[in-house]
Amino acid sequence: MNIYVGNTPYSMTEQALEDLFSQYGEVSSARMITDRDTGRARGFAFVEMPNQQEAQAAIEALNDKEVDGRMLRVNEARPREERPRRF
DNA sequence: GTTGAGCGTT
Repeated sequence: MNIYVGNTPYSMTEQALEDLFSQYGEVSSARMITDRDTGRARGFAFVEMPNQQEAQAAIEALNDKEVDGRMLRVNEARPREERPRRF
């Protein structure tokens, strides 16, 4: 299952993310999203968990979790959207 | 600071 993690503190790393989620189940990948052009953090991330019930448990456990003063937004991710090409 | 990319084409 794909999981979206929004409102992540800029201080959060992929490793921290994976570590967090793996407490609730198997994590197949964890990715912090950075701006493709600037390389800066965008303030959100995605985590993939192969086991759906573990994923649900992680979502419930980590949604609205306060990290570094910010309340994480955790829910099932939407599929990636096609974006307009750059000129 | 809230939904990822590629693209030297998908």
